[in-house]
Amino acid sequence: MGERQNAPMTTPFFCDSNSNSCSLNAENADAPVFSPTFSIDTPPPYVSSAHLHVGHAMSYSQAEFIIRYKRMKGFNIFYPMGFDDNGLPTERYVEKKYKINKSKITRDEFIDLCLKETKIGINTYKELWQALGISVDWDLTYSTIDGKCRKTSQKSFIELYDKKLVERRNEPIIWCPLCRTSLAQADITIEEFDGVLYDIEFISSSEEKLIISTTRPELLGACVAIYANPSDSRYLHLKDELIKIPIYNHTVPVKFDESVETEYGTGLMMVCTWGDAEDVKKWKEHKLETAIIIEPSGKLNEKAGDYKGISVKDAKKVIVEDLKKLSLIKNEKKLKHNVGIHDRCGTAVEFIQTPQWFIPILDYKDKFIEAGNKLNWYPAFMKTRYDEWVQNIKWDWNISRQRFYGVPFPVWYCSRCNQPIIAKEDELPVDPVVSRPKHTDICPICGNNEFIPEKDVMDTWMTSSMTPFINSNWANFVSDDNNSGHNISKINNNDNISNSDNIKGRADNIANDAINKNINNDIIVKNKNIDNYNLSDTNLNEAKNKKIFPMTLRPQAQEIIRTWLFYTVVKSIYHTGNIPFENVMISGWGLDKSGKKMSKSLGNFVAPEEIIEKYSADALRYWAAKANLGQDLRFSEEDVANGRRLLIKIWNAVRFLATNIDSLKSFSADNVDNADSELLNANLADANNKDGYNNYNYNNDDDNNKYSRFNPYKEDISKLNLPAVDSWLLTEFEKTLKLCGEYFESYEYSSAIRTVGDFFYNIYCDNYLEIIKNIFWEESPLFNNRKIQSLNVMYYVSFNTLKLFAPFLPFISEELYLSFYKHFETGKSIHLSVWPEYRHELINESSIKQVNVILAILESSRKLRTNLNLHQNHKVKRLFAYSADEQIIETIQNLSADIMSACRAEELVVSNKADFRAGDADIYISFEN
RNA sequence: GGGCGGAUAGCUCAGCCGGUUAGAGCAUCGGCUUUACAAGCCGGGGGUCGCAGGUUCGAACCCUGCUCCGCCUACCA
Repeated sequence: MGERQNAPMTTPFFCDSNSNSCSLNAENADAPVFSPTFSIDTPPPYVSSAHLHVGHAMSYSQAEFIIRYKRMKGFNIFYPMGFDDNGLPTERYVEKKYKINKSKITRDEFIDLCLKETKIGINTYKELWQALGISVDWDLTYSTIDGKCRKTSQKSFIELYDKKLVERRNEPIIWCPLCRTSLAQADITIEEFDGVLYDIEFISSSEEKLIISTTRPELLGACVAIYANPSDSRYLHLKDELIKIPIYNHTVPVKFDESVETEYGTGLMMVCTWGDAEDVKKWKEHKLETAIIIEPSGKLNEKAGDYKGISVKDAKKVIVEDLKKLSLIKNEKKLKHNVGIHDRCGTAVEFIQTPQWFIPILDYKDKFIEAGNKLNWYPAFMKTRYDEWVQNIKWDWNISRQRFYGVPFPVWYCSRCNQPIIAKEDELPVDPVVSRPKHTDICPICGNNEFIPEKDVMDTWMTSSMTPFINSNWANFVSDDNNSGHNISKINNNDNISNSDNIKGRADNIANDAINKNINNDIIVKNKNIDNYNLSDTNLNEAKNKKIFPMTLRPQAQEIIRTWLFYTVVKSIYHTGNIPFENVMISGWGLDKSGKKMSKSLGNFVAPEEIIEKYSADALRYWAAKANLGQDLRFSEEDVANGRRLLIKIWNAVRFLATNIDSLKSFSADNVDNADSELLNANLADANNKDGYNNYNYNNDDDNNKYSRFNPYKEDISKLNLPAVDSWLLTEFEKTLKLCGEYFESYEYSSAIRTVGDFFYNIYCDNYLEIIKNIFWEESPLFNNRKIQSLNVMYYVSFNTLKLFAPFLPFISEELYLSFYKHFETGKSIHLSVWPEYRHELINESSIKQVNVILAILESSRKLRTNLNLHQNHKVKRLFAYSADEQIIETIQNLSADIMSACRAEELVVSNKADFRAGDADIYISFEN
C-alpha cells in the first residue's frame, strides 16, 4: 500500500482466489459456535453442458451478496454446492456430443460417457465459481448422481410408497417420441403453432351426413366417440346412433358432454385415444373404448391399417390427401393452436399408455398452496407464478423415465405375478439391475423366486426436489471417502446461548477478537453420531437442531418455480409436513444487449471467464448487482467497466489514507503544537511504547512499521470533538449504513450497493476528501492535530465503507484489508469481520446544515474555476464570500479553515455587503488570483 | 382468454405509501494534469415521466381505460 497503483490487469482483481492469502471461501470454522445458522439451498446447475454465461454468474452472485452479508452479520453459514448431473439434460448432451443412437449403445457404455462428461462439467463449474468469488463451502459438495443423492431419492421413494404416496399405474401419460420416455406436466411447454382445422364428413347409421371439425385427421383410426353438447338441439336425435369413421369404416357411439362448445366448428367433437388432454379426460370419465394407434416411436401401428409405420406428422399429410380424393374434406380453416412440446428437445408430445410410477399431487393442491403462503417470497410478485401453476396442475406427477442415466428405482417385480418388491432402506443405494433384494428371496404374494428389475430411472426432479434433505443428510448416508457426502457437523449446535445477544455484543473488532479467541476450536464432529440415527425416525431432528432444515434460503431462477421449487415443496410436505425453506429469492435473467434471454443455443452468449479476465470478477459482480431482485438484466460491458472504475477509485481512496498515515513517521513529539496535540501525542506515545502494540496485530516487518504510529482505536471516534466536516461525514456514513442494512434485510441488494456507491463517490471522495486534502499538504505542525482527527475519521469511515462493499466486491475488499487495515485489526479476513453496527450517537444533524454552506461555496468555486479555466487545485490568493444572511456569515467564519482548504484559497474574506448580482443565491463568491 | 412485470434524458436505469426546479451512470460538448485517482477531476447541454381521462390545492407517483414490449398461465377439438 502506498505505492502508486495503476489498475492491475490481472485476474481476479488484485488477488488470487486460489491462493491462501485471500480468504474468499466460506470459513465457518471461525464463526462463533453460538451463531444462528443461515442455510442455503443452492441451485445445483446442470453440469452436463458447461453452458455457463454471464447470466448464471449474475444470479449466483446475487444470492451470494446476501450470503456474504449474513456471514458478516454473524450467522453461521451453511452454503453447499450441488451439481445436477443425472437425468435427461445430461443424456441429451451426451447424445448430441457423441452423436449417439440410444438403441445402439449399452446402458453401461452410455452411463460411463455421462459420468465422464459430468466430471468435466463439475471442474469447469468449480473453477468458474471460485474465480467469481462464490463463497460456497466446497466440503459440502454433492452431485445428484452420487451415492448420497441416490440413497436420498430412493429413500424418499420407499417412504412415500409406504405412505401410499407413490403408486404404480397404467394409464395414458405424456410421451416424447424423440426422447422415447414418459414425462410429467412440468416437462412440457405449450407453444402456439399454425395449424389447419379440417371439416370432415362422417356418416351416421341412418345415413345422415355430419360435418366434424378436427386438427388431427391422422387420428381418425383412434376415434372412439363423437361428442356433442347435451343442450345442442341439432344433435340430440343422434343419441342412439353410431357414426361411421371415414376411411376406417368402424363405428363409434355419440355421447354428450357439457364441455363441448356448440359454437366451435359444427358443434361436434371427435374424441380419440388420445389426441390431447381433453380426450384423456373424456376417456376416463366416460370409460370410453381404447384404440391405440401411436407407438412409442411416434409411428402409427397396425391398427392404422395402410398407414402403419408412418410417423404421426407424415400420416397427417397422407390422410388429408386420401380424404380429399374421397371428397370428404368439406372445408379447411387456418388457425393457431397450442401444442405441448417437450422442453428439452422441442418435440410435440403424444399420449400413450404404459405402466409408470406416480406421486399423486392433484388431491393435495390446497396443502401446496398453503405451503406457498408460508414462504417469504422475494420479490413478492413471484409467488403468483407458483400459485397459478399449482392451481392449474392437471396430472399427478409421473416420476418414471424410460432412460438410462438417472437414479434407479429400488424396485423389482415378481416375474410370475408382477408384484413389486421394494428394497429396504438399509440396502440403499441400490441398482436393481445389478443386485437382488437383500431382505427377501421370494415373492411375498406367490412365492416365486424370480425377479425382474425395474429398468426405468427416476425423473431428475425426483432427486432435485430432495436438495434440502440431501443437505441435511436425511438419508444418513455415510461416505466411505471424504470427498463426497456432507459433513453437517460443520454447523455448530448450541442453543443455550441467546444468539441475538451475542451478535449485539460483538460491536467492534476488538470485541469480535475477544470472542474469536474464546471460540472452542474443538468443533463437535458428529459424523459418527449420524450413524446412530433411528432409521425409522425420519423427522430430521439432527438437521433441525442445527437449523439446516428447513433451510433458510432458497435462491433460484424464475423458470423452475414449477419444477424445482414446487416439487421440493411437495416432497417436504409429504415427508415432514413442513415447508422445506423459509425464504425464496427469485432472480431474473441475464439478457443480451438487445434484451433477449442469453443462451448458448441462441449464440448471444457472453462467457464470464472472458469478462473476468478483462475486467476482474469484482467488476462482473458489480454489474450483477445492478438488477433489482427478480428483474432481468441486460449485459453491458460498459457497466462492467464502470465496476472496474469503482474498484480503482476505492483502491486510490484507501491509498490516500495509507500514505498519510505512513507520513506520520515524519512527526515527532517536539514539532507538535502542545495545545492541540493531545491525540497525536497519545498516538506517538503508543508508537514508542512496546506495550502499546498489544492492540495491534503487530509484527516487525517493514510494512507494519510504516503504520506503527497510528492507532485508530486509541480513542473512540465519538469522543474526538470533531470539526463539522468530520461530524458530517460520520453522520452521512451512519445514515448510509442504516439504509444499506435495511436494504440487505429485504434482499434489495441493488439498492444497497447503489446507496454505498453514492456515499462513497459523492460524499466521501468528491467532497470530504476534496475538502480535507489541502490540509495534508500543509507542512506546519499547526495542522498535525487536524490531520490526526481526519485520519481517525477516514479510517473509521473508509474501513466501514469497505465492509459495506465487501459482499459485492470480495476480492478488492479482501486485498485492501490484508494489505492495509489488517495492520490495525485482528480478524483474518474482512469477510469474517463484523458488519458495522449503526451508531446513533455519531449522528449530528447540525453538522449537515453547516457543511451545506461549505458545499455551496465549493460548488460555486468549481464553476468559477471552470469559467476562469483554472485547474481545480490552482491556489487562489483570496476567496471572497458574500452573504446577506448573518447565520451563514457566522458559519463561514467558523468553518473558514475547511473552506479555504476546499477552495484551495490562501485567504478568505467574508462580507455581508451583498450588493451583488447573484440573484436569489444565499452566498456569492469571487476570486482574486 | 386470464394474470404478472415493464414503458422516465440518445442508451441503461433510479425515483413511485402525492409535496420546491424529475436524478445517476454511459454517451455528447467544454475546461483542467506535480501533491489518492487521466482507467482521473470540474463544468455544460439534454426529459410533454407510453397515450387518454379522472381524483387532488398539488400527480412520474393514486384511480379508470387504452397502446406497445417481456413473461407466466389457459381443454376451444
